[in-house]
Amino acid sequence: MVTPRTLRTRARILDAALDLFENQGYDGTTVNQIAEAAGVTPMTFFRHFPTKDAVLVTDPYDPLIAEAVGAQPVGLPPLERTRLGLLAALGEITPTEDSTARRRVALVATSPSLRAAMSAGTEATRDAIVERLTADGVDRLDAAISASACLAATTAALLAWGSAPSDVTLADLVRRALAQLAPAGATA
Amino acid sequence: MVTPRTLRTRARILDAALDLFENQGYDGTTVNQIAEAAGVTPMTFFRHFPTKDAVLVTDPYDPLIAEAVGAQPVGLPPLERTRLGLLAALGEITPTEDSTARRRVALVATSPSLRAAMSAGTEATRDAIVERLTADGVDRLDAAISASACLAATTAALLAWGSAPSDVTLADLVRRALAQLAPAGATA
DNA sequence: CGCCGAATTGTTAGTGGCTAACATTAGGGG
DNA sequence: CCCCTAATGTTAGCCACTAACAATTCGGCG
Repeated sequence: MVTPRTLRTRARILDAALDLFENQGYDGTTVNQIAEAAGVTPMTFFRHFPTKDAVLVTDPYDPLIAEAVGAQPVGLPPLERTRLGLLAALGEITPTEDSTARRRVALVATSPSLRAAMSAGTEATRDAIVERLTADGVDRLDAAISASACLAATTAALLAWGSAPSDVTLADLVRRALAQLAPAGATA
Repeated sequence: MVTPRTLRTRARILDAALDLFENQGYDGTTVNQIAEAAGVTPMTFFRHFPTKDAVLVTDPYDPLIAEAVGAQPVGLPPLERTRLGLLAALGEITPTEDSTARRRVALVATSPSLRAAMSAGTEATRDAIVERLTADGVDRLDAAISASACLAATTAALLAWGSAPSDVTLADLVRRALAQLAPAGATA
């Protein structure tokens, strides 16, 4: 049941949080401050966001990515399958970019605790990929290695994007990152 | 000044912590419980370990690794330099393995919060590598991508080692992990 | 062997993230 | 426009972690 009221409150909290984070830093901002700025109780904050970092860190793309990886030719080595899968998924994700995406990424890059939260989120994506690969008979460790390496490269690109000139697109950086993992430095 | 007393207390806390973590899980154990089991005040715990997770997560190898990466031929692409550097460093690190290493790794693998702490530690290693590579003129983003990917693969191997049969060595797994990042699936 | 002083530990009080249980309010569908 | 339910508030509390100051212990020195 998604009532309009819920959406309004959530948006108020989110706005207040982004403002405060940008003005006084993530670690320098308390949940109480966010709640007060949003005209709300701290308790209400946690009803809308399970943790403080959830305001900035979300990734709902796991199934999409796992599917894209699975769609690559089964004969390829797992690293290559994962790499091509991520590149394919990129096309479907980037358009969805909402306007605050860059602000959020830039903020995540500033705080170790936030990057830790993001890396926790990435684990879920990695696990989704690993499940998909092992389903095709790939060894579990090999799958974990491939997925971890590709996602780490992608994450590096993502963080760089946060502070890149505004004409640089995320897709460009991710392509560049994954190109480095291509076999024998292929230009693909 | 490393007095014997300090070492004893530290060892008592460490033993108590490992026992409790293994018996009731990391997240199911409070610092107070550890302190009590070690016959010490919670405050004293934090004087010996800056955080709860510091009992399990440490990596003093950053300079060694960065140096090993720098020692690889400058002409190679950054990914390959990093990869070979890590393999070289592996030889000097593994012997140091103390007996609790495997227990610790196995514990880290069990808790998301611990893996997050480890990933924060890995960032320091990554930064050390990036500094070393950029010093040789490598583009910063390229360096970050290479270091992130190689370290992620290594971490995957490390975590797998925690629950691997006892005749499997860490070095074996890491070599296998980094082999996947080798150009054109070379056997080296 | 005992004493002195520095290093280690304890005490107290507090902050911030986060949760549980229960009471209260408010908004929108009928 | 009223009522019912979803949303919010209230209170109390746990846990990781920190600061400032007081109390100890212990090891090296005479």
